[in-house]
Amino acid sequence: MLVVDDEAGMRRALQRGLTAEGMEVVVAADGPAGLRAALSGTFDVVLLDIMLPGLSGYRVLQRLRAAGVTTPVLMISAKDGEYDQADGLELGADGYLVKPFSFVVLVAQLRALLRRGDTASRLTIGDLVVDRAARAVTWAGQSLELSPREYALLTELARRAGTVVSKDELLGSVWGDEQAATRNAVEVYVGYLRRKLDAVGAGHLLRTVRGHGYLVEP
Amino acid sequence: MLVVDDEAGMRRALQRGLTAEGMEVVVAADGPAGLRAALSGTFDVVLLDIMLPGLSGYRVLQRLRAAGVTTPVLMISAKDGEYDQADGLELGADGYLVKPFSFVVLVAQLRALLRRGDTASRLTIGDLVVDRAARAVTWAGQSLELSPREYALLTELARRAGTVVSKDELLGSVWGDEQAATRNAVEVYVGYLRRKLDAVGAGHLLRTVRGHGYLVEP
DNA sequence: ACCGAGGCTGAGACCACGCTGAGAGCATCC
DNA sequence: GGATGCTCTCAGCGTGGTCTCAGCCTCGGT
Repeated sequence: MLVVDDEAGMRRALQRGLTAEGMEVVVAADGPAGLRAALSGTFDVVLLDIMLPGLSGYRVLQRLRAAGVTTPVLMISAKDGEYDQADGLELGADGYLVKPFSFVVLVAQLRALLRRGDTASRLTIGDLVVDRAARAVTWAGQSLELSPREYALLTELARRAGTVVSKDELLGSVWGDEQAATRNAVEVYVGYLRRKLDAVGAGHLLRTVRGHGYLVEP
Repeated sequence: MLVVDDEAGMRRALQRGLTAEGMEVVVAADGPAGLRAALSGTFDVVLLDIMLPGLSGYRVLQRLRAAGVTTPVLMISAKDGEYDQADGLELGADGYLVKPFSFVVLVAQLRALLRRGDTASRLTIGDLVVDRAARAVTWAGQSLELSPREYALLTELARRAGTVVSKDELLGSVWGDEQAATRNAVEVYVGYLRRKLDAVGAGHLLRTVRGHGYLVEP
């Protein structure tokens, strides 16, 4: 796991305590360093302080999600009231704690996040919410009825929001290795998706980048 | 056990007293924190105040049960009359105490709950109530006669309400590891369940998510 | 303005998925 | 020994999903 906190004492305490619980702990002392480490996507869970020099915890979380990193994130606020729960969850946090917190509660929450893994996580890009547990997609509250292929395609594009994904990459990640389908199939399904997105006023979400592929704006 | 109370003095007193009784105590100071801790499902019993900042004790209990967590819960009300016993029990509480209460009575109730364990737990999703102790299922008060397989299937789906469960997962968790049955058996039993649910007006409860599995709406 | 490549879309073939009725196999009860 | 209830398989059917094809549209370069 990754611990991002600017107080040296807290970092040391967490590192020692969590290591004793059998976890492998990496620490970062400010926002930019935390973001860089988290972007690698190699952590199972991130513990993120909100008050950070350089880049606030909110910003770190926001950029992390925009980059398509779905690692569970547990936020820590320095004092009661500072944390806006709605904001945090909107940005894709998976939980929060208020200092001072019980170490046992912290460990219990971390274990819960680790157990749940990636499967229960939600993906949020602006008004688009993909609930992977319920396999449900909503835009600004309105739900979308998607076929399995449409769902997989949208999820893959949303997961990599902000980056252009080529048709061949999509064939690989959505259609699988057998490569039974042609590139035109991707075009057809993007068409289906756009029709359904248009119906709820989200027509602009899925952009074509001519010659390169498709893009979901973050 | 988990203690959820917003008064720091009460938390300290309970923690000290119950630890002296040989229990392992974790505390939480508000509704959301209590809910998250309780959702981990690792506690044997939860002591839950009703007046809580962020999320009332009723709400915490409600969400806990909706998530399929069956940990016994003992409610605490700040003064007489505030607690609506019917409401609390309806939501799945296992007992309640009125402040100020005798510490000895508290310990006696906790021990009773701990002794009884998980067997008396109930599962509530909307109008659906699964009483695991009585092995009885009701919809809005009407009882359903289910065969053992039907009961196990519905219980598993209700326990994971809000998440799509695949046929293969159901074969594993309901039919067991021997995997003697085919996926079609799941379809057949979902059909049986739907027929019985339809008869009491709950036909919409069990949804098919084509290509993925089945889902009980939370 | 023209042209070609890339992208989009309507039509339709195909087939996998899910649902259902029938019935076999088995245990239990009278 | 028959009746009953439960479990599960099988085969058939309808529907919705997937994907290809062909033709049209759009964009960007010259």
